[in-house]
Amino acid sequence: MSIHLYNSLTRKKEKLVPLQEGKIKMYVCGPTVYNNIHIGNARPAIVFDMVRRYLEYRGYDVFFVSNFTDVDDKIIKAARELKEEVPKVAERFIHAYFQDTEALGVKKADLHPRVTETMPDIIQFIEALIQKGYAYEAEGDVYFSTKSFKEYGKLSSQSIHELLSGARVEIGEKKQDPLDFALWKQAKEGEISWDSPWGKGRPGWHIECSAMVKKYLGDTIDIHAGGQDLAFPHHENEIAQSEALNGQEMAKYWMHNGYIQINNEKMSKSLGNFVLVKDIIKKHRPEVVRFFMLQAHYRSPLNFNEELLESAKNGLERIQSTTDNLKHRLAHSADLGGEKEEWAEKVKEHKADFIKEMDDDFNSANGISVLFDLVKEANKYLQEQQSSKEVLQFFIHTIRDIGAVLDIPIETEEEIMDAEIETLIQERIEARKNRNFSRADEIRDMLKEKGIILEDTPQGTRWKREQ
RNA sequence: GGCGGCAUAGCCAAGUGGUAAGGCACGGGUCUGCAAAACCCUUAUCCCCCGGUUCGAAUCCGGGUGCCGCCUCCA
Repeated sequence: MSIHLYNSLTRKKEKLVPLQEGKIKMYVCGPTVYNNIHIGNARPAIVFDMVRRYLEYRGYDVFFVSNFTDVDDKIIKAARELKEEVPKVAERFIHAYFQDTEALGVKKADLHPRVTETMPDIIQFIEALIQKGYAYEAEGDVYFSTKSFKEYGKLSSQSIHELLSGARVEIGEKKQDPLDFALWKQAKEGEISWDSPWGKGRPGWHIECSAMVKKYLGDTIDIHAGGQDLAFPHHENEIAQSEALNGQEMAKYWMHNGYIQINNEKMSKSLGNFVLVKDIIKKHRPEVVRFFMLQAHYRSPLNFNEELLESAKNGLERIQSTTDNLKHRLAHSADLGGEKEEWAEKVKEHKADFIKEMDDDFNSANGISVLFDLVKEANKYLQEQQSSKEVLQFFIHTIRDIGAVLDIPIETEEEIMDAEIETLIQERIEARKNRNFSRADEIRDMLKEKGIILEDTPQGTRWKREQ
């Protein structure tokens, strides 16, 4: 059994064969830090975090790098509007990025290099490209000559000819060719800048990733990932730069996540349908957002709205309440034995199914449906009169295991109940014993208003907090 | 104009040749003092439309229709 993944470069599912046995070098294009991230930015963060966790789960030693673009036109513009220095703006939104993604269960990368900290490498990279004849200086700017790289367009299957005839390509004044793109941009008056052989300026957008990949991961890496929209021109340009310089393939596998849409439209400022992560997680638990995203395959377009989040929440609660029920049963009933082998076998099968689904291009949607199937089996087991601690534990362990791979919390937090609530619950137990059901119901309603839900089970009354 | 994606039940969403997963919502039943949770049953004769290939297609091919995106440093 091995992992297969869809490679955007070949447009086929391919078997994952790492460059180095047991190791995966992975790079994900990170954000330009000029504002708070929106729900669309959250998708690559979440899905590639899932990919990373799954690879680790399958025993790979994953080295994961994701950059921050901390200087560029948009940040300069934002800084001007905020009347702040560029580094301060970048710093603030890097902090915000970590806050938002951490809430969404995204693990930090092994390295988060920044453009401003990679300047010497970027400059070296550009110099080398010029030396090799793939780039040229033009009045303080440096451009990559696309026609010098014969495979230009291979990722996005664009032909240079067609691109040239495209109506939207504009001819920059200093460019030799309309398809050439900037490696280095001369600083305008008063702009933040760095010294270079071509005068003061800053890097173009694409060069940073090429330089960082080379510096931290090497000339060829296993997986290069990012949003679908980055395929062209960003990734195409990265390939051109890196492969022109290194003379070898930049990445074996390219992965691109699908778009989040709002009512089947792209999010955009002009449509006013921007949903910021920090706003949505005020209203909905962040793990619900993560669970929602993982319920779709990462390459599919995914529609987003609050009702959909609400139904994801109900689904997640189903998993959580089953796990809580298993734990309650384990804690409050004796080991009664009963049939073991048959149930243990079912649990094992589900675990194997989960791996099978995830091995197939990280199909977390199917992975989660296997989890739901497992939950159903667990619930059936809980209906049995006799239960064995061993089997209960096996269920809990396996559900936790799968939950951990996807990083979705599959149990609610253990909470200390306060004295007042405890007294009320005790009083209700007494009332029920005495068949004083009106008092019992009264107490249940009272607690419900405080967000405490009571459930009477054969193993006693249990409570949980409303989510 | 070029490139690409999507179209499956009320909603969301898997499935890429063997006869429609899963979730949410809805209805009926069981359990319960009543609930809650859970379980069982029911819910797409059919996968945008029209042709074709095949013993057999949601799945492959051809042609349409609709929606979305990239070709603007937008994930």
